[in-house]
Amino acid sequence: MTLASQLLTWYYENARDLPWRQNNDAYKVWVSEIMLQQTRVEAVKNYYTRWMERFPTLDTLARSSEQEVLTYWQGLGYYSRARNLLLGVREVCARYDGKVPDNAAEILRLPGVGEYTAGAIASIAYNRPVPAVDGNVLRIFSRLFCIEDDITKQGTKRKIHGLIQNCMPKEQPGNFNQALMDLGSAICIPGHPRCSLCPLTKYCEAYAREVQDVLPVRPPRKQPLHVTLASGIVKNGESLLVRQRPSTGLLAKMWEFPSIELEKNSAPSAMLPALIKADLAQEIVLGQKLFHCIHTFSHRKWDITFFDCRWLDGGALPPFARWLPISEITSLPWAGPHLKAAAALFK
DNA sequence: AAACCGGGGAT
DNA sequence: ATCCCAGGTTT
Repeated sequence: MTLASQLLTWYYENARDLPWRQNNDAYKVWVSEIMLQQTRVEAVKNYYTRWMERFPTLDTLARSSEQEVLTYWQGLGYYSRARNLLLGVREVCARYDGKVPDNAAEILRLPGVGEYTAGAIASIAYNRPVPAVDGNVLRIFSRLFCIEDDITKQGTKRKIHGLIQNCMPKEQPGNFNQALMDLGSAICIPGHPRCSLCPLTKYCEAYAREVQDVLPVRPPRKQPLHVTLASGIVKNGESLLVRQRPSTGLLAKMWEFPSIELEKNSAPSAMLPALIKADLAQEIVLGQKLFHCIHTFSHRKWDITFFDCRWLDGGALPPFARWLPISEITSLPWAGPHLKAAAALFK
């Protein structure tokens, strides 16, 4: 009995029933793999189903607008994933006649596709025997071979990639890779793995040495930078003043209420009207606080307060801003904290 | 190699 | 309060 056959036997009995496992269509595998990057299965399920109802084929997606695509990604995070996926399917239409290339090397060249995703698509959709090294796989193999190197280092990933090539079956490479995901999700979990349920304990060096709880090794994360912001809710009739964020950087191209980062100890009372006047050519008077929230990103923590603003007068808006009817709030892709405020204030 | 890029569920 | 998730791109 090999490690692979042991794992596959376990998988036949324990594979999760997931929406993107109904077939191995390359477009569907692609979408699911991009959505799943740094994102939990439970969070992806509903997004994936809604996505496939709206963009059922690669061609449908390729002909859709970036703004609509971002709206369907709203809330999933890492929005460059959606923009790159759109660029990717358009490239497949232009260069590959609308058919996803059937090998990892060509898939790897598509925007938003790295080593892991190329391996996942090639193995699951096209039965190519290539590894797909994600966080689950790094964790499982660091334990199987008792690897104490920092798993975030490139060299460690290369080492594990090589180990997988040695135990990867020629048949069912897609099931093998997906079995590792399910094992990592249900059994070989971070912290205290459920070794009593694991089909691979007889191959596991960490289990033999009883060090599974301290593997894998990775450096501690840096704490997010704290930023204070003020934002203005400007209402003109039944419309709200909104603007689109720049095309690069945090929450690129997402929409928000006009806002500014505050210097330490500065009052928003003067800053916010001045900003709205300078950037958006609107005259407002600052009112009371309407909503406050703290929103933590991976590398930044926003402390943002939304102020009621009385609209007095104004000229034409710049192209990146508009008056948005309250009834159309959900038709735009929003910066997360601003959607929280909109939902609380205009429900 | 290190920094950037979101959001939330589990512990 | 901390961890970390079916990672990729940019600097």
